[in-house]
Amino acid sequence: MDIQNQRSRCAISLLLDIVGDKWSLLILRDAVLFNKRRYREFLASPEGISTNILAARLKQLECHGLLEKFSDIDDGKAFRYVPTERAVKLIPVVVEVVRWGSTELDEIIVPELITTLLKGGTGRFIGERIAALGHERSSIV
Amino acid sequence: MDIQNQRSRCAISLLLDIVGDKWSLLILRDAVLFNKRRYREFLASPEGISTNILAARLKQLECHGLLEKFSDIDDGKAFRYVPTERAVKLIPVVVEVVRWGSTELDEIIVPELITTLLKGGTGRFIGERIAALGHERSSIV
DNA sequence: GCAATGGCTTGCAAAATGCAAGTAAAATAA
DNA sequence: TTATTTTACTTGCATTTTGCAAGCCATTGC
Repeated sequence: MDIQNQRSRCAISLLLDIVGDKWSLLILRDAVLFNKRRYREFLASPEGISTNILAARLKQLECHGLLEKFSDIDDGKAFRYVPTERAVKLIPVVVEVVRWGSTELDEIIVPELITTLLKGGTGRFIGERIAALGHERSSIV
Repeated sequence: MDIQNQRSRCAISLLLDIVGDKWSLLILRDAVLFNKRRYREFLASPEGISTNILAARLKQLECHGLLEKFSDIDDGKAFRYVPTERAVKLIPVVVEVVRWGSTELDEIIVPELITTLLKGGTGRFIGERIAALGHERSSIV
């Protein structure tokens, strides 16, 4: 995002300039919380994103430094979309969204992982995820 | 949002079904943090929303129980859009967005109010805002 | 070599967005 | 008491984004 395309210097506005659509944050949820890495995996989420939109969003998230694209060592025709540290640091935002949803909306499904984070805080989990990313990247490159 | 229009029962997806566009969350920011109430005030935000989109979003947020519309006692031709308790409870989400933005993006503007919330937590502030809403509503109706 | 797999791209219709102009009702000024 | 201003919109239309279906291309397994 170059500065002249930003609507303002407000953090909310800037995050919305990056992930302010119906799909980007769901892709990041899948990558950051549920360790999805492959195109097929993102496509398989229950919300049902279509192929062209997924491709566009992956490119955009890569472009904004929230995902990195690697060739998969184990499968030469596949790729891995790995969240960056910057993406992992969005976990508190996601957790607060779920906290809000779990009290304000009906019949929300809250995965056990998030229940744990709601109770115990996100600090340790984020640290572990960032460390794991380091290993993941070095084994790929 | 009726259940058949929901993409999934995930809280993130549901919040995005409600505020997953470039404008809704900015309107809520203005209402909940900066106490904006009037159409003109929302229109005046630095991001520059256009009149038809603002009208549509206000209607949608009212419809989802995040804003309530009242006639202004002091000015019969004007209205007041007042955030609901449910909207005020989104403050932790907004605060975590700003926390992320302030470390991950360059040259973010963080209002002093939010700096205070980042340091001291949101609990007390939310309580005060909800109490204030009670007074605001009873003085209107 | 040939089908299967994985990751896309393309075409096109439908919906959302953005800009400018216009409208309507209430308050204020002449 | 008519005219003007203020406030909150609505309308029309061009542009952009989204969504669905189909097709394409490189790699792998046989």
